[in-house]
Amino acid sequence: MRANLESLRESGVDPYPRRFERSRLSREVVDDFDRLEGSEVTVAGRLMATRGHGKAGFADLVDEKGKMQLYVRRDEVGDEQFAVWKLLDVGDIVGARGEVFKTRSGEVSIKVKELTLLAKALLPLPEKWHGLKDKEIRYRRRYLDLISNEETRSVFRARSRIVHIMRDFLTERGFLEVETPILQPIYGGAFARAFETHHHSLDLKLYLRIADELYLKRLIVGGFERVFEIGKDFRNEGMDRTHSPEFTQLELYQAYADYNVMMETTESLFERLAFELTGGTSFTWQGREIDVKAPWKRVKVMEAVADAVGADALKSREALAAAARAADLDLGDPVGDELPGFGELVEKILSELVEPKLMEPTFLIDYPLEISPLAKQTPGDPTIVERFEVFIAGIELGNSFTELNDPDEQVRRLSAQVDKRAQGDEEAHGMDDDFIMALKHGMPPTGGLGIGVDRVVMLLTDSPGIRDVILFPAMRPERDK
RNA sequence: GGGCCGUUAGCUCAGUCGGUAGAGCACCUGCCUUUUAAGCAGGGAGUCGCUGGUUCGAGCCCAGCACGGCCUACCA
Repeated sequence: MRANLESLRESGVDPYPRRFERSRLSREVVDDFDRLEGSEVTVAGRLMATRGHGKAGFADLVDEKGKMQLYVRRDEVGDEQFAVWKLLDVGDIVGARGEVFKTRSGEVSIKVKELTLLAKALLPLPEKWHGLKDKEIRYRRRYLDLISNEETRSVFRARSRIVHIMRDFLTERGFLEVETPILQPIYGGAFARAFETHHHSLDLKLYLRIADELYLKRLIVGGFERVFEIGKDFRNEGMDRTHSPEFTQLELYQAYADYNVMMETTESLFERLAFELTGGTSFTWQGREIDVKAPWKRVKVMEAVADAVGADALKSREALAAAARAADLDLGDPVGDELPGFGELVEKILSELVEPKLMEPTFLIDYPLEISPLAKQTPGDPTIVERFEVFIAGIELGNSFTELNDPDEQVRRLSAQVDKRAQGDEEAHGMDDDFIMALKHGMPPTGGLGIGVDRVVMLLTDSPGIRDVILFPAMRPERDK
């Protein structure tokens, strides 16, 4: 390939020329053959196969939308261009001008009159009919995966559509799309370890956001009554099939709404997504049929826990811990002989015994207050907050609450978090005085919702893992070489 | 963090009992003006992930390390 490059240069061919005007995409030529037959078109793309025939040859030219065949004859292009043709390799980017025709075997082709090398490839493509299978190479060198695997291309086309649909859906409902800081002096809105960085000129420690929440609520205070943001959050934690250190989240806030409205919004959004992608309300994920037709099941957290470990276990923290141990749950390495809190125990039981079984779209609702420092209490029980998480196929897709807008109560909640952090809980919230000040100016009653966009894409593209829907997933750098 | 598996040509993969490293695709040369997984004939191509050990001899056995995959654990 390198040798061909040198030969081309010696014969005066620029292997990396500039702009090329093409008149048609390959798919247009194929689809509009009846109209275009006999006319001259100009196409461009990557050579994916060549078949030489002495003084003629065929090549498959692939562009973004499809593939078509070039037919190069020496008596048609002349000796000089035919010599160039002979020096082309599979993988090269070329442009071709010529007449549209059908071969004897019926394939729409271009009888090339002029062939232009647009970029010489110096490395070979993956093998042509087994494709590229090695997952490491597929993730590290995604461009090869995209060249080789149509399924990969279609996943990322679907991802783009899904994000567009989310945007359309919310914009139609009067939501304003905004962008809030990724670099934050105080992080909050979720329980997670943050990535740290440093701003030189401000000489300031900053964190990459773990959630958008606290800034979006400031905008609700500011009078934007419906806002949303689609952007990356960063959590410095483990990676697995459903967790990536950077991931895309949709967060939306709606003034004068509550978590019930957010549930309806979630249902409508998924119905819309499923309809746009499949024409119906159901789709298959990893062999499992999933129907997102509303209304979805709503299950109270405490009832789900009672179902899992028995109602008696809810009587006390000790009883719940005993029940969790009886169910073989690892309660972690207790610092001293401190038991996890009641809320943490509920969380543990949910994630181990309840959530993995939630195959049908399900809202788990009404969480313990102590694990929900930003949500408003239920009217009937001050230990429970109006919050839900939504699950499909055992995967958590979203989190929502009726937002806490009482600044004094918010201070008490964050103070409890600060105490936890002081005791070594790196994931607890810090106090955010500026956010509290905003609440003191009055935030209307508000419903908020966060949705993990990558996980939604996983489900709707039948992808097994989050890395399959992220173009360049985080990987340890390759050593050597 | 733990377990299992993998790492051989650019790619997809074989490699038997420890005895000179293989195939197909890709690449190069020749023939071939309607082929399409084109064909025919020939050719080049390797730090067998790395380091060490056992052995007369290691791709193969042993140990350590690196990277990856799957599972598991942790993780709003």
